[in-house]
Amino acid sequence: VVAFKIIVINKAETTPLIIDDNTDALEDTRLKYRYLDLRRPAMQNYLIKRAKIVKCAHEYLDDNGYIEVETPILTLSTPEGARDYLVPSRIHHGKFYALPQSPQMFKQLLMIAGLERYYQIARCFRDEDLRADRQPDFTQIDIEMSFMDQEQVLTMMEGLLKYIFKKVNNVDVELPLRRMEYLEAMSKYGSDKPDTRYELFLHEIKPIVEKADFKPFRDAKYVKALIIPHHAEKASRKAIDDISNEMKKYSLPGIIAFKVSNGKMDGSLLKYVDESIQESLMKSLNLQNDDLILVAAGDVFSDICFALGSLRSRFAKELGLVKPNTYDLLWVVHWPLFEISKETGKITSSHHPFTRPYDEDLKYLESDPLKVFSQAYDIVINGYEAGGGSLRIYDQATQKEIFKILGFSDEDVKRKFGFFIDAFKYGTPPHAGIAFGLDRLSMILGGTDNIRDVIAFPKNLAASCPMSGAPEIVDPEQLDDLGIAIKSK
RNA sequence: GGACCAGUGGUGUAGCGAUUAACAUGUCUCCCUGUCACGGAGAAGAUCGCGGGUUUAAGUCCCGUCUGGUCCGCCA
Repeated sequence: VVAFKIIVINKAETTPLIIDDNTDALEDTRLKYRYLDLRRPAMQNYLIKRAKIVKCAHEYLDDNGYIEVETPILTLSTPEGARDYLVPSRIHHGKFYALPQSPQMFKQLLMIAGLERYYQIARCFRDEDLRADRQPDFTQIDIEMSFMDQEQVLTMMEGLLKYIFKKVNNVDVELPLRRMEYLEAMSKYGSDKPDTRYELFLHEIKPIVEKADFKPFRDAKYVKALIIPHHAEKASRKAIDDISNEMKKYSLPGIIAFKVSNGKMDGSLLKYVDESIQESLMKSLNLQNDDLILVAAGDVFSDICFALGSLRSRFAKELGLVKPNTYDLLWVVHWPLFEISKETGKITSSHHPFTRPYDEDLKYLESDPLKVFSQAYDIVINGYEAGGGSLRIYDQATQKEIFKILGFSDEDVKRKFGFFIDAFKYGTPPHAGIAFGLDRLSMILGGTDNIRDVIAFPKNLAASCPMSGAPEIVDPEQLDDLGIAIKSK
């Protein structure tokens, strides 16, 4: 190329960050100058992949007869679940819209309307604390369909995933995907979104150790062990103390650690454990020299599982057990319908109040609701919950009963869900649905563990936008219009 | 609401009790060059987030605070 003339189209100042794929600018700086950060090819690739995923969803769902429908952004506040973002109404003094946490009720109403197959690339909003994989303002590939049972839904949806993985990353996903029950995921992997790329399992050892004259073993309802192979030598006293300390997060007093050396168990607390018990532990856990055994004991099943589950993933990373460049997809199925809120002690839906219980469990609905399992399913990829859904309740009576169990008064139900319950009167087909987290799928396929990387203009952990400065105070006139006054804190 | 980690030139890091506060990159000037992450010579640029304390002496230790991140709670 021979240039005859050079014209400066626009002058550029020195950029506050280095525009290069290998930039190591702090995220804070990158977010402040996001428009410069997005000049980097690596960042553009995330957005390109994201767009491809959306395109695939359109293609696959269109081809299978799904109709894209938009549902309102200004909608009704829902009493359960995440905190709503509220939008004051100027016309209706003192009243508020809410931004949707999900188009849940609308998509079910579309089933009643007879659309049979719906989808939407849906913006959702939840006013809860943020995480590396959680933004307050996010996108779901939201799907609902009529006249399908769980197996048909899963088959249809894993077809979509296969299509996306092939088109976006040229990865062949083998179908059908594995189905794992919630209880297995929890007790074996210590997570309801197990990372199945590596083996390293939790073991229930309560039956083996309950005879030991050691209070945690004797009295705790659950005693679980995680074996870290060939790690006893490397685990210093300080490292164990650190782990123990971390267990407080899961409301456990600490961790009990044993080692194996010279073919025998070793550890200061073993004086409380008979040799015969030690031997049967050695045998049933198939312990080898230099193994590190971490034991958690307690009465709350989920605490014990999550505690050891966090150690499981931590050691897997540390020891390089995670297979690189693999995508492990599975369905987690058979979830409990309810759970007890730790904070309030009240019963809440584990999924949402529209989830259909298994027919054979309906008999426990009143007497022992925690025994009721639901026809819900999560898609888990490499330890991420990439989506979830359920078969829905489609008869008015069951839906009303669920609301009752959740503690909504008749008046609450009428005001918050009246329109929804009413609709059930007019003939509701059996229906089911799912929502895939577009942001999470983009992370997984893009190969990043930070959700902000795949969102053009994300919020930081404090839920503000370092670039625009949102949220901000507004003019007093705007507040006046809305009849709102700000109370000082 | 809680725990932990970090905050040093424009950018990213090192320094962890007494150094002219180091390095890389960027910026500016000059030299060289058929470019493609050239190369060479030189220059400017940080009082180490903020406040207080300990000490003869503090980026370096302690306390508080702010900001950012990771996690727990929370996320139907």
